[in-house]
Amino acid sequence: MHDEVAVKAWRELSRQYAALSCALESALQEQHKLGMSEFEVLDRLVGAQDCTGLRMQELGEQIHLSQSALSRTVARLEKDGLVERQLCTSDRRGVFVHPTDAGRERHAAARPTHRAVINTTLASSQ
Amino acid sequence: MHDEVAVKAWRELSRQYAALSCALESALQEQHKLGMSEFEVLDRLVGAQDCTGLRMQELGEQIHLSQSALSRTVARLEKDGLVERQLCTSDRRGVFVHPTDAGRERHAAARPTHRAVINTTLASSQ
DNA sequence: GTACGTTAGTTGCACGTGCATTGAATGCGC
DNA sequence: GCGCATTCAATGCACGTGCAACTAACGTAC
Repeated sequence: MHDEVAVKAWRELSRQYAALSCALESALQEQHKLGMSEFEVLDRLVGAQDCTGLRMQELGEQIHLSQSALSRTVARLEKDGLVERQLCTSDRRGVFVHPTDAGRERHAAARPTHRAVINTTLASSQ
Repeated sequence: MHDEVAVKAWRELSRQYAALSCALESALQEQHKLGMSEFEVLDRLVGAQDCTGLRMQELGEQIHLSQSALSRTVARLEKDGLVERQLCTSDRRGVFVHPTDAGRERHAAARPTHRAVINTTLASSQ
């Protein structure tokens, strides 16, 4: 049936996501003391060329995380000195987040791990 | 670069998983008082024709959940009267889990929702 | 100006998950 | 028989997440 094809697709999606997210989580944590969500945030921040950083809202659009989870993830990164929060002057409700030098270094160190894990896990799991 | 193709694949995988798991979770919870993991367990149990049920270990192979998470998921299902645990007589370390009549009913009610959410979400997200 | 609805981000809380440990049962070597 | 490593499942604990409530700032209407 049509339904069963879709269910198989869902299970396959689920399997791949579990394998990859689990591998990423442990590799990043073990080798770079970074959680997967934290790396994702850093990755977007460094990827965005804009030196003023990104607003929380923009981050939220790119990363699939609830607003509260994102807020705490950024708080953890800030506590570790990897990002800084800056009040947005034009709209004082907004918060700009930008990586520190330490954050850029940590990201640069972690990125090869991230890429490698994705490549090998995706290759071996299909 | 090759890496960036893989990263895009990962982000796409991540996006689809988030959309679908989130939709499933809320639909199942709202309409049938079932978490996604709980439905998955029920689905496997009902799907397995063997009347004696499945061992925890077999469930663990099919569902991507840590052993402890699976143990607690089954505990929740048991508390709600949807499954029963039975000591395995041949290997008394093992535990057989099988659905109760109420479990079968709940599963039968929830399955159409599950299938529908998968179909519509997968269709609209690619 | 004031009042009201909306938007941005943070926080209290409950919950599900993973890791590590524990307890019990098994199988193997002797 | 007696140990000893292994396997299965349950539990203590810490942590990340989502939901709902909250605070602060903005925009609009009056």
